[in-house]
Amino acid sequence: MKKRLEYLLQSAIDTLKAQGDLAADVKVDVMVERTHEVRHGDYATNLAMTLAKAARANPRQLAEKIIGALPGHPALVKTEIAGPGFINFFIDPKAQFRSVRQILEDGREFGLSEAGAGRSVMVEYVSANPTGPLHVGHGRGAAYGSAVANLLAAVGFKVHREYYVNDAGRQMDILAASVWLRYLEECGEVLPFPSNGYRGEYVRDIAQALLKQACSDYLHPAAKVMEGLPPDEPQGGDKEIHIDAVVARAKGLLGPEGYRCVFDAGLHSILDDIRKDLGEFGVEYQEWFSERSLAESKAVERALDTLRASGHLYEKDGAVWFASSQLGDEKDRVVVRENGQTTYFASDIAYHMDKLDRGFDQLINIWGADHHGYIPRVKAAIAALGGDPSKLDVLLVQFAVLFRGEEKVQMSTRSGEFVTLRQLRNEVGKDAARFFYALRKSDQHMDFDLRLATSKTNENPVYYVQYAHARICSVFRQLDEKGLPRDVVRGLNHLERLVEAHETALLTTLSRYPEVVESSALQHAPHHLVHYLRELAAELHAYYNAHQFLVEDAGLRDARLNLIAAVRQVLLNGLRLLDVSAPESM
RNA sequence: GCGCUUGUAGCUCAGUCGGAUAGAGCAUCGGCCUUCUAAGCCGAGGGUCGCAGGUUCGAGUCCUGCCAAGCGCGCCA
Repeated sequence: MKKRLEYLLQSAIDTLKAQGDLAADVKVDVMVERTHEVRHGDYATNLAMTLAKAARANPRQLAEKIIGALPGHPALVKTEIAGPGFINFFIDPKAQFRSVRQILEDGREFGLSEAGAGRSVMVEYVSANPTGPLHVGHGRGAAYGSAVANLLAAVGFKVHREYYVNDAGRQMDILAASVWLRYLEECGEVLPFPSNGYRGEYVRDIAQALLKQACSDYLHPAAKVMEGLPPDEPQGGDKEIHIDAVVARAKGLLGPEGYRCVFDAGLHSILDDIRKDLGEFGVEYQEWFSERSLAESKAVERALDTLRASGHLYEKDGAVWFASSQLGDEKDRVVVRENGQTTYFASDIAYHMDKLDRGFDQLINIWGADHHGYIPRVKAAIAALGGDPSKLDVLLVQFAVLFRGEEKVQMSTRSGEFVTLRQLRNEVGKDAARFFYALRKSDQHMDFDLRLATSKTNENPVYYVQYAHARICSVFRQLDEKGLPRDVVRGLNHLERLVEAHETALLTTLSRYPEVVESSALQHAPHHLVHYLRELAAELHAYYNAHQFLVEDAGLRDARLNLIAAVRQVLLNGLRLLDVSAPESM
């Protein structure tokens, strides 16, 4: 209906232009929106006000001309000029019944659209370093990315979900060294653990598994391991220098093959865990893309060659730099270090070249907000590679600050003191976690109160929406228990009997659902959908309390049952996009 | 110091492309279970939209300055 009105208005504008009431070259952006108040009708446009200046006319007079030129439409029963020049549209209430019919007919398909027109979009999200289990910060990115991907798919985009596995680089080396040291401890060696190593209990688990599988293949005496290492921080040294030396020692003593085995033991174990964790959280990927493979396939080299050929690289201080500052970045960035190793950024350039080569129409990266400073250099890289930087949308997710009631929960990955996503799921369940994360605008700071999310009370918003669904299911169970028949067609034929205020409110809200899905998707804002679902649930609860559904009058009863069946369907469809379950009883 | 983000009710947050009297949940207070699930409903109170200017028919929304908070400013990832 909204689009229909926009079309009608556009045609009215064309008429005015033809009549000379409006200059032909005036650019017109027709906007129709839902009204906030019943007395303003169902839809409104500010068109007359926006055009008043160009038409050199009083907005209200212009509004009259627009209405005069407006083609008729059967569902449009009244137009009105209000306030400074709004045109309000009143829709025949019967037109709202169409939604119920449509919802019951379309079922799970209701709300899907073709706004994306089959354009392909890659959504890369979570992409946490496989150096330990996912924590609650990653959970927000997972819930958000997954919902955005679902929404985009629902409005007709071809969505490819991808996880970039940072299986290369210094942090992974530190993990490998940490695994090896714990392994040596399991073998009975006594040696100090680096202050900068990964201290989590999971590292011991990996070491134990490694010992079981490889026995003493990687055993070296502690004295040999520690010999000549620079001191660690507690001994007055530098923890970074120390840990790098430990890594080098591991590589030296184990040899390339042995080191790779220890390294992979850590990588595979953690990656499997992450994969399982996300799977249980309802987060799936089409591809897990390995950073290491970019180096191994020479893709990094090729990317750098491309940049060099187009004159975007230069050498300085023994390193190779990418002149990103010429393309909007703050400063130039190193891609090959003095020691000959490529940087993480070099891999990322290759990764984005690969994404471009795969031909996606649009790229979406979902990152932690602490990486925002990284955006200009990646866009610069895309431009330098000959791509279009506007194809890339980086959506930032703020880390949630965890609370237990009033108390802030401290977290640190290195020390192993953090709340994992798995712990969160075990405590509050997948549904509450998914819903809670989706509740807030993603780039906004968020207080995540574990006590609130764990509470099984009405403070917890997810139950409110689920309860609405369960209540409707319960009504249908009651219908069966009472042995009453249900006739969907009879209900459809009696829809015009739904005249109560609660009923017309629900009809309007139901008809909004496809618009909400579309705007949530295009704005990458699942929280709009969440708020809509809460509103729909609230109206259902109010209706439930105000009116009896299982009434004697079969026509009215069936009409009401059709209405709440439609509500149930929309709740289910919306919750599915968020990967939150819709229980039939609670 | 520079850059990015944020500042809305006691608390947590919505507010679409600048639109009509700024909303919701929680908390507080007062009501509603003989009736399809009270994990619910009905009602009440609660606001200098950080501050000050500007743009215009109209600003929580756009611009400038200031104040405050968070993050980022590696040959880490």
